[in-house]
Amino acid sequence: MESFRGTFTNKIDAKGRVSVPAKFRAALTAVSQNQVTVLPSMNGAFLEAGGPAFNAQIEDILNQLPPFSTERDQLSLMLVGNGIDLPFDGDGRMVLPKSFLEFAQIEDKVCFVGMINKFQIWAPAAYEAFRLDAFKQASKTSGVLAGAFNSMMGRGPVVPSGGRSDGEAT
Amino acid sequence: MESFRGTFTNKIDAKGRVSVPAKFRAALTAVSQNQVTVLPSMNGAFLEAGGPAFNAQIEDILNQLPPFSTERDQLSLMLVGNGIDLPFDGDGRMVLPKSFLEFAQIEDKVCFVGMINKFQIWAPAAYEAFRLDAFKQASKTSGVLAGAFNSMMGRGPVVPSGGRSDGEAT
DNA sequence: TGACTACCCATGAAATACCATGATAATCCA
DNA sequence: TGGATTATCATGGTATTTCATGGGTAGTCA
Repeated sequence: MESFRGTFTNKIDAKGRVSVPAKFRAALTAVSQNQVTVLPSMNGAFLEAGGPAFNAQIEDILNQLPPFSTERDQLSLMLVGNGIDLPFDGDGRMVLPKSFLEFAQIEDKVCFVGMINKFQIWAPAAYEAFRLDAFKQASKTSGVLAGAFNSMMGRGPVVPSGGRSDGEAT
Repeated sequence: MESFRGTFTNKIDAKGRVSVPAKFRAALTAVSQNQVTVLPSMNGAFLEAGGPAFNAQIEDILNQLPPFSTERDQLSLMLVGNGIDLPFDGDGRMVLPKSFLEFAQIEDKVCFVGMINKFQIWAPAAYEAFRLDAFKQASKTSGVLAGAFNSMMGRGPVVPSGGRSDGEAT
């Protein structure tokens, strides 16, 4: 099963192309064609993406509902109708639809966040806010983790100034 | 097995022809002749469509009911008797019967909505209304489902800040 | 005959495949 | 270990193909 790990920020060029991080790409091509399934999240202004394993999960969920029921159709719309299979070219770039960019408020850069079986696609600013919020929540929950979070959070910006994408905080 | 994903809005020309979205067409031709099964929905003013896998699902449903029962005959009428196999031409266009267009209140444009094993055909305005409703309802439905959904999508607010007005294919 | 159908071709725009480059990271060898 | 070499990768630009749409024309069935 494909496994996505790490955070990568890449640039969108004039034609709307973005490089899928090489590690994610490798995980995808190992199990399927050169394509990735992307859909707007139901939990916020970001995108969810993944390969066959992710799609299988979606199908499993939908199969819990009766065929031809309105309930199933509505959830199908959210998880499938609103999604899209995006192929990436020989250089590993895909083009996100404009509607997706607007949905996630993405402008010139996108943040790929690995989550094992899937990955999320964020506007860098929104992701940074999400990270900070996660930090606050985690601090409340567990003061023990604060030190670890501090050392991680203080290790530099998520968005690189230029050049190639930065890998997971090293 | 054919897999339909995404939303595409195409135009009906003066002769009543509509292009079946290329991706859907590819999924269909991969497993069958150049044709698609279409039938009026039992849940609203739209059409259901699909290929062999879709037909097989209909048969399965009917086979769960006793042969020669009134129940089965009625459902057969709805799912099979009202349906039609539509061929598409070399350019991938089909002609929807007038009765279907009236049923779905389709005028000059149609919306194709992929749902894995089938796809739906809507009048764009009606689809937009259905989509808004799905935003509101889908989270409730997904909440009722077993942990599978939450473990995949996480939990949190459902209403996204962004939105889409049309399909990603323009 | 008249509407409808099945092919045929044309076209502009959009999507996609192909090629080039610079910069960084990894590797190799002394 | 350190410097040089190679490979990887994101990114920019160009060429080619796909695709939706419009129109024409000959066959077909009532």
